[in-house]
Amino acid sequence: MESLTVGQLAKKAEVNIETIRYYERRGLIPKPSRRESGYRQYTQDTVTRIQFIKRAKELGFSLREILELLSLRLDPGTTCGDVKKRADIKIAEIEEKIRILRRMKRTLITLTMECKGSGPGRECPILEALDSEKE
Amino acid sequence: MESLTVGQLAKKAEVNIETIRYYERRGLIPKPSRRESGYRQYTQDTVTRIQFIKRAKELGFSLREILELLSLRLDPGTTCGDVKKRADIKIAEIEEKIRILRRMKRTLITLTMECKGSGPGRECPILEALDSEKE
DNA sequence: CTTGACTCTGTACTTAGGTACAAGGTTTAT
DNA sequence: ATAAACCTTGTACCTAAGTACAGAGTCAAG
Repeated sequence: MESLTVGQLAKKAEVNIETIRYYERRGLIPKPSRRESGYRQYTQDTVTRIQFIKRAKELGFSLREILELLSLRLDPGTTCGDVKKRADIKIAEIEEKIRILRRMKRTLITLTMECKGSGPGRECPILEALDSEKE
Repeated sequence: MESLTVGQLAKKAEVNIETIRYYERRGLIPKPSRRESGYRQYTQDTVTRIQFIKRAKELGFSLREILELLSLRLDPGTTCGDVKKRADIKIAEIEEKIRILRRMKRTLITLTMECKGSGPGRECPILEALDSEKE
């Protein structure tokens, strides 16, 4: 398998070149070997690694958390249960976010139902509620 | 009613002093009158205004959007319906966020169910899924 | 009348996750 | 052999919503 330049890697993994160098600085991808000229040389592994990062991001993990997942994997003392624990925490966090959003939505719906949609803006029950609603 | 210094306003409205000056820069609160010394002089109105901002923030509006709401209110051509429209857009945005979070949660739950919680981290189905899961 | 608490402006820093140069060196295709 | 396209480093910039000074001026209590 041929090695990849940073540009080829970027294209394959569908990320920006600068993002790759940023991930390298953050320690999310290993420092690659270099050619004589200093050009970075990547293997296919790094494509996989970047895909890992992208998927974990989609699941709501921050780069910091992804770094933790990656180091969990390297640590031979890590069990599958350690990973599961992170996932469970993340699920709970997601649930909390959903709860907050639902509360926001309920309030907004209540407000819009009170609003007849006509009449001057100054008397809009939505704006009035924002002014004076307690608790 | 006595006028308030910026510090007293901060205490009453329960925000940081710097936040007040920041809101002033952003045009979210009107520029207050000043004493001879240059000290800002606020009225009770500004407490109300800051509470408006805080509540709107809780409902998921950004400061930029709050600024729009506030200027809607000032514009005599604005109808209640204009405000309702913003609220409806925000409701739709919240619903979209909830959908994304639910999708994330479902995927995570599926993964954790496959994970027996024992065994080495390297063979964890969660990590494997992040490596190789397609689409 | 001094001391401590407050306020002023302006600027820089923060977090997160990047993106965008500039100035120079390398590779590749013609 | 030369031009286009690529790569290097380092630094600065971006959004959002603030927070944290520094250095100077002001106010209130004792």
